[in-house]
Amino acid sequence: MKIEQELQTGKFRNEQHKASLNIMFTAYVLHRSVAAALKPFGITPEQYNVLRILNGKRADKLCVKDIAGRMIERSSNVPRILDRLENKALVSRERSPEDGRESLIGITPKGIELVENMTEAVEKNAHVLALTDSEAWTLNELLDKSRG
Amino acid sequence: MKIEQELQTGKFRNEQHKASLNIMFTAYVLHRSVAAALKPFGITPEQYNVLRILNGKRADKLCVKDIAGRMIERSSNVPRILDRLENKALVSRERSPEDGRESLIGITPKGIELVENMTEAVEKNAHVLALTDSEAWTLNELLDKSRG
DNA sequence: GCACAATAAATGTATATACATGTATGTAAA
DNA sequence: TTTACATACATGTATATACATTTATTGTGC
Repeated sequence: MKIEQELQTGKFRNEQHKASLNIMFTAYVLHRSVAAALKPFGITPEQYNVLRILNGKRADKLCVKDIAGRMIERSSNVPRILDRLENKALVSRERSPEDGRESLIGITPKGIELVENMTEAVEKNAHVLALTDSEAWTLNELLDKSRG
Repeated sequence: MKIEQELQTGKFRNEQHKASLNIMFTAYVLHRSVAAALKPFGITPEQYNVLRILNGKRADKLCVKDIAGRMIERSSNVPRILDRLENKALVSRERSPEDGRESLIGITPKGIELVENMTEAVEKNAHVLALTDSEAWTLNELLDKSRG
């Protein structure tokens, strides 16, 4: 469905403004889709992203700012997301011996197992962009360029 | 900057997956930019969207679900956003005489003035996609198609 | 007319973001 | 060495989203 129909309006200042709303709306749809795929696991997309980042760096433990730098939302919320994951025994947290200000975060075996199951569910159930490889490539180019 | 650099990773399942993360990251950047432009007014992007929708339909009052249907996030949060706008005397809310379940929402003169000032600030200060008209058009086509 | 389902909105709870602030630790300059 | 500043993280508050539930009203079938 076209963005005009989705937002029930045709009032866009220009093609760029329309594209801005289109990006935000499409992001919302994607987020909803991932959230739905993760719901049976009781994990939010943000918590899943943290687990995926930790799983991808299983060898070396990461500190909070390393995780934040790899997330879509560079929020100050990572400590609280880690609180919830720690409560579920999916991650471990310890003080860094080299720098006492840093926390070293690792994924637990339970976390690894869960993240693998969740990734399977997301790949199977979440919305995949209905684009050819070539279209997706063009989209990536345009988005990278759009951020200026 | 390319999305690989932004998220400090090259691990994408495919070009579509990469584009999904790219869309969500770009949406986040745009949202931040609008939020920053609105900050001096003490209004959030979501509150601004509601005001813009009401301002665009100044003639006929809208009910809550009309507003929700025009928003990017079709959340159940509209009543609470309206609470905040009503507290600031930017919108009015009354029971519909035709259907007692509905609220009729209108924008106040104070709201109209504010939304016009804010629109000016957003157009001046918020990030505009660094794309040509033709590129923005292609981006819109790809996004519309991507949602399937 | 009345019981029951559907609809519109509001509300409660958990989690997330934004921003300001607090606390501990590290680093560098006086 | 002591003071000042910076860094990393944690925390508090306001606002937002997701989802379930509640309340009020409307519409429908009997």
